[in-house]
This record gives sequence, structure tokens and C-alpha cells, in this order.
Amino acid sequence: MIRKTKAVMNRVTEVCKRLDEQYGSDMRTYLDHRNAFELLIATILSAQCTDKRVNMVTPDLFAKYPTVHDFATADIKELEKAIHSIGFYHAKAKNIIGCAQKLESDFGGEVPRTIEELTSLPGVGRKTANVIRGNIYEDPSIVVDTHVKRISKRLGFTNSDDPVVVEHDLMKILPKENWIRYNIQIIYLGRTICKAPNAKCSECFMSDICPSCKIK
DNA sequence: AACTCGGGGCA
DNA sequence: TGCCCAGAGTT
Repeated sequence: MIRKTKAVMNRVTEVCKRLDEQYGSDMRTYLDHRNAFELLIATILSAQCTDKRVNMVTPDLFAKYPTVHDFATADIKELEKAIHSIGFYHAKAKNIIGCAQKLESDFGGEVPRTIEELTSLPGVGRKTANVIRGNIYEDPSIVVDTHVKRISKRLGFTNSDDPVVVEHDLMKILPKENWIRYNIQIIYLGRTICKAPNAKCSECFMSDICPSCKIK
């Protein structure tokens, strides 16, 4: 667990300020959707797959299956065909159908709100649940993926590899009202500059305050 | 905690 | 070719 030292909190303040300056203060999810259910499906599809490719298939997908009931009664082979280019298509098709069926049977066709309810759905883990909570219900939530984990360590915001510990560390130090915004900004930073093997520190707007910066 | 699932994009 | 991608489920 990280300790809220003065040095860490000063860095948090500066990092948040620069993220907003760089990326704007209205960042949310990358995934195209018109309602909670569509975001849930898109997020399930996005596991181990870039958002760009998810957004390529979702318009046709949601046109073919407009409602929860359409997914709940879908033919799995046909659904697999519709999402084939995503990867993991068999498991994801199965999960999406099971998910839609459980929404109908247990939740009145609505997307539930709590972590426990969301993660009880097939194909929905902690990350997906937090995407829904943060983007749809605007409940304070932190999404921990490989980008968030890596950058949080590099910035000295956590020293753990356990996603749940990282989540709690970030909850302790980030300004609560903007968790999901900083979350998506950090992910974007990770995709473009602060990469896993080859971090482009020379292009980074936080190089001067980053403890892991390789160019001083 | 390790392992498996997998197609497409990009270097 | 080889590596990577807003993970989740099973063992």
C-alpha cells in the first residue's frame, strides 16, 4: 500500500493538472455506445483487443441486435460471425448471450449498478464492472488495466502488481470527483507515450516530475 | 499464480 | 515473423 506523503500528494496534484491541460477535462470511454447495455457489450468485446476494432463492429452489431432480448435469443454461430474480427470470438459470443439472458432473468433487462451484481454476469470482471460504474452511473470508480498499473508504478502512485491494491492506492490519492477522467487520460498516455518496453520519455509532458524518467 | 482463449495490426 | 491489444475464467 502506498503512503500519502507530502511529496506524493504534490506530484498527484501536478500530474492531474497536466493531464487535463494535455488531454482536456471531458475524456470518458473510447467505446461507441448509446446506452448502458451497449457499453456493457462493447466493453466485454474490448478485452485483449483495441477499442478501434471494437468500434468497427459495434454499429452493425447493434443494428442486427437492437435489444437485450435480441442478444439473449441470438444464435451463437451467427453472433460469432458478427464479431469474428475481434478475437476470442467464441468465448465472447457465449458470454454475451449468457449475459443478456441473466440481465433478463435476474435484473429485469436493466444493467445493474454494483460491482457484485455486475461481476456476477458472464464475461464481466472487475475492470468491465468499473467501466460501467464510472461511465454510466458516474459512481466513483477506478479501472485498472495494464496501462494504469504500469504508469501508476512509474509515477510512484503504487508499488503493487495486484490490480485491487493498485485500485485502492489510486482511490486514496486521486481527487475523487474526477477518477474516471484521470483514468482514461492515464490509459491514453500509456498507449501513446508511456509504453511498456519503450517509453518515449523525450516526448513526455511529465518527464521533469516523473521518478522513472530515463532522460534527466 | 499460472495458463489459456485468438484474430488482426503493425514493426 | 513476432509482439501486442481498456481481460476473464478455470485450474
